[in-house]
Amino acid sequence: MPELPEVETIRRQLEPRAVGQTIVDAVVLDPLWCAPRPPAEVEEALRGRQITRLGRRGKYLIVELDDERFLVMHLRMTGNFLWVAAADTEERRYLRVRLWLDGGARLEFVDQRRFGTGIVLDGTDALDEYLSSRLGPEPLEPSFTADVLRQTAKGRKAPIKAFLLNQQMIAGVGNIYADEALFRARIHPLKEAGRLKRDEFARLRESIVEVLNEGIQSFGASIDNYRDANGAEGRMQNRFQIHLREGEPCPRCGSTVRKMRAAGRGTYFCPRCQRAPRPARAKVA
DNA sequence: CGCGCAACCTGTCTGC
DNA sequence: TGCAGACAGGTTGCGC
Repeated sequence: MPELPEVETIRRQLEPRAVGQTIVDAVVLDPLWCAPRPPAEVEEALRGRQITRLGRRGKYLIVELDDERFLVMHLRMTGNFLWVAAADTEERRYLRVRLWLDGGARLEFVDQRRFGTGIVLDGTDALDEYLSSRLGPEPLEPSFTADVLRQTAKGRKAPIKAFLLNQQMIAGVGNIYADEALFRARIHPLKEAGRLKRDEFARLRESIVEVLNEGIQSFGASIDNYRDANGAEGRMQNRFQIHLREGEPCPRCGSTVRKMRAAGRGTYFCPRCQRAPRPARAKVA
């Protein structure tokens, strides 16, 4: 669930409070979180370190430490990363990792499905290598232009929906925002990525930037598990135009919104606004 | 190399 | 009510 807007929301909320704090103790309760590295190794790397910066790349949250190391986390499907005040003694179910801070508060990684991960990387070279091997351009950077999108998609046969979900093509877009962006750009999810027209790439770039920014402004989308760093729900789910709206009228043309499977994921679209890639054509006699 | 799909893990919902 | 099966927002590895 957590896509770029959700991770950015958490980063922005934690930054003013966490930067400058020292991790006095770290406890990794679930070895799966940092596998194949043993919890003790990660705990030791974090203990005593000051947090100097909080960053984000795609859906990765990056905690910069004062010894040139980085804790790189991914929330995957159900991960939450919470700021917990000292007075809060609640024992959260699915707690995986706990970072005790010198100010008395703590950071808790909570994750029902246990897909979330954390890895400690040594130095900026290792960090850059880790991220750049996995991620394409940042869609909210000015360098993300329609032409970059077009060049990246050139020759690609995969459906545009699969293309958008591929983090090596564009970083940070997930199933929700892919649906929203394609709807707003009026592009069918199954259209071959390399076959989009210039104006479609232009609309798609605009739509991606628009929905991601809207997501950030709305503190992310809470469908099920997502909560921000304060444990609060986001509001972007109230602004969905197409996602999860099967059977409802399309907000643009009134046609009935449909659900299909694309790139192996539930995909919502308007059959009228997002025309099929190869409309069945009557044979010319 | 590109693409599709199963797998990772846990909980919830649907249909029989 | 019980239960098997499908499905859930992400990423990776494997087979073709």
